[in-house]
Amino acid sequence: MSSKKISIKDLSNALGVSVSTVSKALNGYPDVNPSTRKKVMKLAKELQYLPNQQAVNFRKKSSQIIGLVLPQINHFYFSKIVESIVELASEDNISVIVRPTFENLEKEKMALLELVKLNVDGILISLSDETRFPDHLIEISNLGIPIVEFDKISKLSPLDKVVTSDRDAAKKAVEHLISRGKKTIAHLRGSLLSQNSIDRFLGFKSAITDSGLTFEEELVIQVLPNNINESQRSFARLYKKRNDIDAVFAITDIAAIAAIRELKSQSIDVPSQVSVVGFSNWQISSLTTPRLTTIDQNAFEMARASYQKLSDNIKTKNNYTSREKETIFIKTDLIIRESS
Amino acid sequence: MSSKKISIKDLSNALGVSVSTVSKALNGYPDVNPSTRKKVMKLAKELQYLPNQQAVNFRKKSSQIIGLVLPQINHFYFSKIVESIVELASEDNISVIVRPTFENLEKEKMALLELVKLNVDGILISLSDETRFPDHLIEISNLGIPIVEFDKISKLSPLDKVVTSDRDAAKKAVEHLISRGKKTIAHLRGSLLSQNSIDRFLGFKSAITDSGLTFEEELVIQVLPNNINESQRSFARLYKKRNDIDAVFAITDIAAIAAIRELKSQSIDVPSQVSVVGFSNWQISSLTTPRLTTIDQNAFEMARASYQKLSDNIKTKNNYTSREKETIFIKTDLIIRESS
DNA sequence: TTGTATGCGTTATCAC
DNA sequence: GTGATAACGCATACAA
Repeated sequence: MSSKKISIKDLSNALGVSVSTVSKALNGYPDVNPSTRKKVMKLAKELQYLPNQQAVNFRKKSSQIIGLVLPQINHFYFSKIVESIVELASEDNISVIVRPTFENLEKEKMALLELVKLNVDGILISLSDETRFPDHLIEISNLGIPIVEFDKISKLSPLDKVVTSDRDAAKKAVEHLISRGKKTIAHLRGSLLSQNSIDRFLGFKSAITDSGLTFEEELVIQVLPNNINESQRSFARLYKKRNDIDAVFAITDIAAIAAIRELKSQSIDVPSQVSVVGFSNWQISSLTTPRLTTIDQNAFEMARASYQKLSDNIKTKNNYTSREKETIFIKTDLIIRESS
Repeated sequence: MSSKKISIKDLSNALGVSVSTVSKALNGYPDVNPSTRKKVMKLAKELQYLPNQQAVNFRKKSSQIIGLVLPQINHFYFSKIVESIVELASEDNISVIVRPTFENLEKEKMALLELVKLNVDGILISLSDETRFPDHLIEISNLGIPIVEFDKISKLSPLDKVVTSDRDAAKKAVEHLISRGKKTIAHLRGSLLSQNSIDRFLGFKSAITDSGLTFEEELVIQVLPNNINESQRSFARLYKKRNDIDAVFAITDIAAIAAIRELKSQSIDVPSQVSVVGFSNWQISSLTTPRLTTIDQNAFEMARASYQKLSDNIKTKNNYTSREKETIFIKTDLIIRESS
């Protein structure tokens, strides 16, 4: 028993009123006779009329859709971002189309192109690792499509941005280690090109120097932030050279867990002998033994601010291109657990 | 310098050919003069013409969009499903609109309604815990919109389904424990109403009885599968009563980790004294100490099969309502690590 | 080979 | 208070 979809026209025919009157009645226009309106509403309900949103959007030259482009979805932080943005948008009756780039620039460009073709009302993007120059973003902005960068941004684009205050966060984490009496603090950092990695390193460095400790180049090593085995090996090498290390500040929770694993294997106690602090507050960090001290990046707030900014841009679209762009910083929280 | 979006009409005007010719040229129709086509393509490229997909879809009565409704996004398994489906769909130039329900029936209904209004070509859904009766799904199916249930399904609906072979998986896990010489195996199960929980319990039970061990009601307790503290407390109570337990099969990795944590706190060695097997193969399970033996649910394969089924249904939409519906089972893998 | 006309479902304008 | 008509951008049946 497949009921067919019914349109305004069907209502109009059935009631003997014009299409335009039905439309007006449905949309609460004032210039329609109360009794007519009642009739229309009644039949619409009976026949389970659902407006064809596709047609509405087309007519109104809006899509009520925003695009969300990011490196990954199967990722504790990003999946929280996706979930939050989708939920916030749904409150405004906006749909979200998500496109992962898998850190690939070509995929990023493709995704943006698809979104533009779909006439999305706006775009939220977190850049891939491969993205050095933001030309493709600027093009889109020039098309008059509001776009906001978040989390992984480019310093080279004149666009609105929302970022984690990585530098402050890292500084806070390291100051915490120092307050625990630690003096020889190692840092497991990420790529030399990643802005997050750079900022966390800078925060580390300034915490060290600001507190009167001496910054030692040797105590900073580069790891693959999401590869536990590689991180463990790298840390093992460092610790072999410098077993006077009494604390570790790692760029991610995974890298921190890698360090803990290595220390455990050498029967070094965490935190009494070596303290470890991670970054991100992934779910894992509360499930390890010892539970990990880390920085919470406040994914929801990142999502909220980004969506809010985009939403504002969409609402004031007329003068979007000319408006001053801003960068918003999201505050982090130091979550002190057992590893420090 | 905000370039405006250009349409077929603009090309038509600029070239002095009709709109339909331009359209035909662009879409590779054979009945258009090669030189005309060349002209059109050239200008389209120069002016960076992008077809308005919204208009195309409207005209073609298709949306090239599918809906994906599921309990959560910020979840290791589901986020992998989302990522996989989005990626598979993008290869077919299909966009995906994701809607989390947060295990809430009302949200689930709302999400479906929005998707229907948007004229999505099809819907993939994993039900909320609150969903007992699938009437709202059947309604949609009756509207002629292809819909496929996956992972969390209802046995009461006459629709296509893709599910994890939970029962087999659980049996496999428990047989593994038995093969390790374990004889007093506890099971931490979930809700009595959840189909996953029921099937995993049944698999547990049949492994026990099939191998000649005696099934003891007392060794099966209910936990909140994603609450580590509650799970730990519940297991602690059980273990106090029955410290002859030599193995645990838990409904989730979290519950398994809870058990391990409790055992560790009592200085019971895992796995020599008590073996533990989880379920899901979340990222955490390879990061704990000891690393967790668990069942991998093969999220990608679940996504692939679900998308494939939906895609087939969309392509053969004409006789969708009448076609025989099927249930597809996704095979799992036992990942043996250090905890067993 | 090209162009004209029509319509997809809806909203908005402007007569009546 | 109501309805005829045009338009959104595109694809297509049909006429030229």
